Amino acid sequence: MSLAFADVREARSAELSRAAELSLPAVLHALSDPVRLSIVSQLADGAEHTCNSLEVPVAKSTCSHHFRVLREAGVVAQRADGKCRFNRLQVQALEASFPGLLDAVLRTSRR
Amino acid sequence: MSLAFADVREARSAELSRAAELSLPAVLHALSDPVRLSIVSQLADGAEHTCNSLEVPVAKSTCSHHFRVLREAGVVAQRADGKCRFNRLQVQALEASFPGLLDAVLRTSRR
DNA sequence: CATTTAGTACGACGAGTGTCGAACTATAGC
DNA sequence: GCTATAGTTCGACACTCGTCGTACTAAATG
Repeated sequence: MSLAFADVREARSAELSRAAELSLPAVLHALSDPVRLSIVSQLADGAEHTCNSLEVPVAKSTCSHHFRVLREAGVVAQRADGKCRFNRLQVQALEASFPGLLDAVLRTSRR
Repeated sequence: MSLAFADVREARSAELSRAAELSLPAVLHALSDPVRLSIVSQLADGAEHTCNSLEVPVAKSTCSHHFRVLREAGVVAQRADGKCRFNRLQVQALEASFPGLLDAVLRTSRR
């Protein structure tokens, strides 16, 4: 049955619609993992990336897990297109809730 | 015997001396807990505070644990004076390693 | 329709975390 | 010296986290 995936999609758009209520601890926790920090750093070019197009030294399912954490914290948004899911940084939402935070994190993690 | 406390003191000054090697994931993790975020926020007036003088809704041992995490991440420094231990934010060290980060976190957690 | 590809869900595992109370150390004051 | 106070340490507990392999869904391709 296909209910599972439909539910997931709905949850995803729900994540987007309540993007205003970002939690600082949740965002900081999402950024506190080296793998996720690397993902965010690679996403910082502003372009959309698929999970597969990023360099992440973990298994596919682990990568999916990290993207979920980033999504649920509001750090990243996902757009489904055909077979692929394109991820992008939620730059403006983050800047609106925590001005300067993303810049500070990216500036130092990019070194 | 009193070796335990001597070791602890040495570890503390060791923490201070290698304050240069701050890890961004470690700092973000230290800041990702609500209790620790509150502690940092209360420490943001620049003054020194004892563990007891802060408003923290946890047991004494838990508070001590949180201060340890903050210390080991280099967010906070501790100075022993008589019976008390005075804690202060490591503002300049943090600013040197991760410019803008502390400001961004404090600006939003203070609301 | 069969196969491949991108990604998620699930279950399991070990490691880490936040919390507490109790025991402890060290200083201060009686 | 006894007692109170500030803080740490040490289990213990439930819970979360990062990781993986496997099974799965859905779309694309043969």
